[in-house]
Amino acid sequence: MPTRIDFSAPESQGGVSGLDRMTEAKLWRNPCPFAFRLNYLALRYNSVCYDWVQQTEGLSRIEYVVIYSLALCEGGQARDIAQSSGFPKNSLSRAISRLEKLGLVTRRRDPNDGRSQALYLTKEGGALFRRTLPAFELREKEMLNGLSEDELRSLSHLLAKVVLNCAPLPGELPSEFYSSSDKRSRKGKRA
Amino acid sequence: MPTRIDFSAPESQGGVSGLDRMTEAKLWRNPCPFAFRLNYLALRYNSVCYDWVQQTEGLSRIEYVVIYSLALCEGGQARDIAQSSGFPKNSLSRAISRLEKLGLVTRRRDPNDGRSQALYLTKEGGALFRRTLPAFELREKEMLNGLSEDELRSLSHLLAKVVLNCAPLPGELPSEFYSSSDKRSRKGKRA
DNA sequence: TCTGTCAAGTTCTATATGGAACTAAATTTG
DNA sequence: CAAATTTAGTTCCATATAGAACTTGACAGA
Repeated sequence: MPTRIDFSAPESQGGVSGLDRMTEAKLWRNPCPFAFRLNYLALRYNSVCYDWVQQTEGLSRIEYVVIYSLALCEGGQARDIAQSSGFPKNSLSRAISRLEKLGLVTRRRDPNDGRSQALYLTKEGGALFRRTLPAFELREKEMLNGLSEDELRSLSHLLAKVVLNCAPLPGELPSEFYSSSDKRSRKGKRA
Repeated sequence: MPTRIDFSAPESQGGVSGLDRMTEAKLWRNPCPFAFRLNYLALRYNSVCYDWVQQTEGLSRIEYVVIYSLALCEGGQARDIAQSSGFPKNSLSRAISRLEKLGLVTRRRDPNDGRSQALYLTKEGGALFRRTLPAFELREKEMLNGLSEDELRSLSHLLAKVVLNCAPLPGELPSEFYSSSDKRSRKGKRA
């Protein structure tokens, strides 16, 4: 049984927050409290936002990720989106095809490298991004509501630090963690 | 084009971190920097850990989530796992069935409520949890490596604060964000 | 300049996934 | 206390998803 107590547990315990027993346990009595909080928050953000774009624009999560990625980084390639989002390249290929059909994205072959193609938002793609972004911003704001300016700065800084620290980390656990009989066909996957 | 600059952008810019251009943009020039960092980190954690349990124990992510949840909260119900993890209940039903067949989990009907059933790890289920946990802990440790004790405490505290703040938030955006023609069949979904 | 290796994208396909409808039990209401 | 509503969990099934194999192009070495 895991019993390492999270050092930042609240003074008063036991359902104080209106959360159910299990969520409470995962928050305060979790040997991996960081991972849980991360996943919980990502979930609370993503499900609301991506359900909403699905509803209002008819785009799937991955399709919207393509739009968003290109809005932030014009001329990026499918590969870049795969790397920065974790979606597999075949799913991205499909998403990009649909977006192209919908007239939201265009491709431009790289004259120097016949394999790769730079992707751009069309006028309509850009417009879609501009009219949907506020919802995403609002959700983020909602979630961060209780924090002071200082706390926001600090959180942002710390998360960035962890991202930079973890960017070069291997995509595997050390080999001691694999039993010798394992197949080890470790390939890219998504969260 | 989004141009709100993240206040905690690093002094020196431009590929300094060895990240690709797009990831760089998503980190430092993102109108929703918090959401991106969350998702990025969750991905880096989950893919490694869950690939590994798949390899070494033959359990899918959701199956392992059941094990983990019960280890932290003995006697919890499928509903609790759904709420705290975000997985849909039918997927959980399937996962629990398989774990029961594998002899890792047992169910006990609630005598006071014929609908619900309390779930428990078997001896084998507990053993599996104990032998797999270290990998999850290690991964979390790896990711947080660069942080000082103070920073860790602070990050943990801030994330917990956001979780508590966002637990009561609605699972939808305000209605202004939905066009009148939308069907609004908003149901539970996963990240 | 041929050969092998690697990289970017696409296609094919088996399967995992999750929505919807359903069952059965509990709870609420009038 | 019957009818209506809600809740926990299961079943069914259409489809989204991602692995594997493939295509095309770049590039390295001899």
